[in-house]
Amino acid sequence: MPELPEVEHLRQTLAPVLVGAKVLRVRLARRDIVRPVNQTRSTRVSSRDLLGADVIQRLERQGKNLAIIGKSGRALGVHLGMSGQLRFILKGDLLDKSDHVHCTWWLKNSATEGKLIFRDPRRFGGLFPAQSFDQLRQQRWDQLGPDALTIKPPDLFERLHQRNRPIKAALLDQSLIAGVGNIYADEALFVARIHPRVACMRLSRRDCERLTNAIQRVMSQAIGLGGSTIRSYIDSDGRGGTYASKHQVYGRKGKPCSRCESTLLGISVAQRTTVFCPECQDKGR
DNA sequence: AGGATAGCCTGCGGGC
DNA sequence: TGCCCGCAGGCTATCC
Repeated sequence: MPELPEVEHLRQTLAPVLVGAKVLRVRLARRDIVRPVNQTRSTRVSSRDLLGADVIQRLERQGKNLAIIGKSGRALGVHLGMSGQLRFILKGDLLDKSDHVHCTWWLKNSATEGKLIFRDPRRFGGLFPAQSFDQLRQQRWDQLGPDALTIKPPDLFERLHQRNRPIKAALLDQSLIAGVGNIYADEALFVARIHPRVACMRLSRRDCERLTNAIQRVMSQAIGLGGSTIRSYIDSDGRGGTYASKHQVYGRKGKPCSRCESTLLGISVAQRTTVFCPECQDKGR
């Protein structure tokens, strides 16, 4: 669920309550959602690893990854996987769903007091403690391609033009471009009028420009609407995003194309469900 | 290089 | 109502 727009919306809504807050206490309910950044399997997770007693300085994002950075210099990477949520609960408020809460941070700043919770039923997500933001970047974020929101068309072209794989598969590859998941890949390809199975090497510079613009347009719009809520995605306040109502292809297999009324087709590309318009998205070009 | 497959998990909706 | 099945937004490892 959470792709770049959902994570960015989360970063934007979380920042006002988190930045400047002191971490009074941390409770880790499930040890196994903490994954070491380096390969050394540390047996113990200290409160300090999870920013205990720290003051939150800022939040960073690259692709679908979030980092919470403390004034001490420590950083905590957060990945939401498929079903992860970060919620902020004001003191006195009740959490509607309290199952699968794996980590809780009690926070206090000058204006508010409350707790941040990490919930993740499927546990594909995780927390990644690091000594510093630099370390987190080196160990994890450096393997990501440029962020989808800011990548430049010539950069995308350079990354794609020698490859023979389908464009959809490339868009989902986080080491090529970071932040695009199944929903926004389909939406962007539709907007750019590119067939999901076209080999990357057949895309011209102009195609890459259209595609970059489409990705960024679709994602910016989604961020403004709080992202796409399909099943379970909710933001830090527990609200779902409304971008799903704007989806033109994702989840609309068999329905008419919004541009030409042709029936949208569902296929599988790189083992992922893919929906596209056979008329508007031409494989020949 | 990149395809295919399996695995990590739970929740939900559809069909019976 | 309840059970079984397939499917889901991510990512990794392994084999070919």
